[in-house]
Amino acid sequence: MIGMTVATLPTSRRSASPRRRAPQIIEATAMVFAERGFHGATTQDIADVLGIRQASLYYYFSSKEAALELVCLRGVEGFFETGKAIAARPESAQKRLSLLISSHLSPMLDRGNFVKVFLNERQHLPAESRRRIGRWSRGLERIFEQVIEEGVAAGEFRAGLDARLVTLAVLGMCNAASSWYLKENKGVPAIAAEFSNLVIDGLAIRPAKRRPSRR
Amino acid sequence: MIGMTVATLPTSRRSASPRRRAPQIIEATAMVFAERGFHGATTQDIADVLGIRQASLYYYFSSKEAALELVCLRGVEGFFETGKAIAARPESAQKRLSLLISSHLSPMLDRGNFVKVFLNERQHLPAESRRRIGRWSRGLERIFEQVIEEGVAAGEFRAGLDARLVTLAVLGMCNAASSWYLKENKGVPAIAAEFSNLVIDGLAIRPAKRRPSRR
DNA sequence: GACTTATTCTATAGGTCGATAGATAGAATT
DNA sequence: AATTCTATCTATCGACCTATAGAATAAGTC
Repeated sequence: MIGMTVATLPTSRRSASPRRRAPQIIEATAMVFAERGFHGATTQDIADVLGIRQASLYYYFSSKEAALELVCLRGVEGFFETGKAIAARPESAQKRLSLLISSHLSPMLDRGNFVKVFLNERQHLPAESRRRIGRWSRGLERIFEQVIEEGVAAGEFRAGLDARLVTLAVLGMCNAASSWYLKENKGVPAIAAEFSNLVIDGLAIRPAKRRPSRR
Repeated sequence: MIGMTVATLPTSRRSASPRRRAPQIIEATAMVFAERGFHGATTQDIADVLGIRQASLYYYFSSKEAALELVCLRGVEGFFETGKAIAARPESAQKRLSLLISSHLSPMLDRGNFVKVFLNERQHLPAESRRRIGRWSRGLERIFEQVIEEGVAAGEFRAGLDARLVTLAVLGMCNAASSWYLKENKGVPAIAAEFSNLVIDGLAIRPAKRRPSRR
């Protein structure tokens, strides 16, 4: 039944697309949730940003929790797929980890509020969607972990390191950026470069440093 | 006036100390705030944990916000002082940074909920106490930053690194531990060791590694 | 045992917020 | 022009939550 309508899609019948302002509404929602937290924010706050009445929001989402789910979805989408693609590349573990860090940071630029809400407010999602979204999250962790383990196996990274802890360290480092990205005046590439250097090379000066880039 | 009572402390007059259960009440409050967030938690939730009535809590704090402030205070207290003491030691920047990381992680053990609430919920404090607590926070950041800069000046750390970004990276890494410390089964010393290694030495194997310890 | 202080209780006021129902204005379609 | 669809509005209900007031009980103290 529902599938049929996809084939018989009546896109032609009406040129005026329904819910044209949906992106704008969800953007404002993300902003307000990012600023005050899910429970700290009221639907009135969101409406105020948009200049409409509180009740009008319910034309765009069926409940406040549903709105949170929409925001969180846009906060995670892409991370897993991009990460998987990077991990599968035929390059060194060092290079791939750098790319993972960089790609993990880049959504800060245009989806900072969505990412922030996902990171801080996903705990307040209804049980079902929280588990669904949690799966993606854990999938991404596993990608980092695996690349690190491969780096150890390939002799690029220190043997004996705890890949799980390193993963949590790197992700914690990157995710924290969502909380200070707007205040600090650093570009994403600069952050990514500094973080990569820190993780790959550390702070200490190497006795005989081999420049890995510039092939 | 207030100072006088300290000298004339009437501890002897009454053996029953007032607010004996205060520590227990604040502990339960921290637990509930850590679990559900400040606005997501109700005073009823806290009372349920303690097995008392919701209104009885107001014998121990004057408002929900005041309770948050109490929890946050115990979540930050000590960090700044300990950090300052470590930074002033006459040891290498490497060693001091390792100690800073370690001491920053150790409160996770016995005050995990307080730290977590401070990190995640301090934004909901009333303006005045938020600023006061924010000062300590920024003070601690400056301590990390300074040790890193001293490390660069002393030739221990890479020249040209962005001390501010490295500080944010290290703190983000450490603070994230508050969100996974209970789930993961790692001891604080193991976490501190892995994080120190990561920051000081990085992941990459050194061509000619000098073992810094074991004098 | 009377008195005092500490702690918890009952009851409820007062306010806020999410959500629903139905009306309306305007745009697009026929 | 009549009709249908989109988007927003007005009005309001009921639930929940913080905080207060004052009574009641428990735990010493003299």
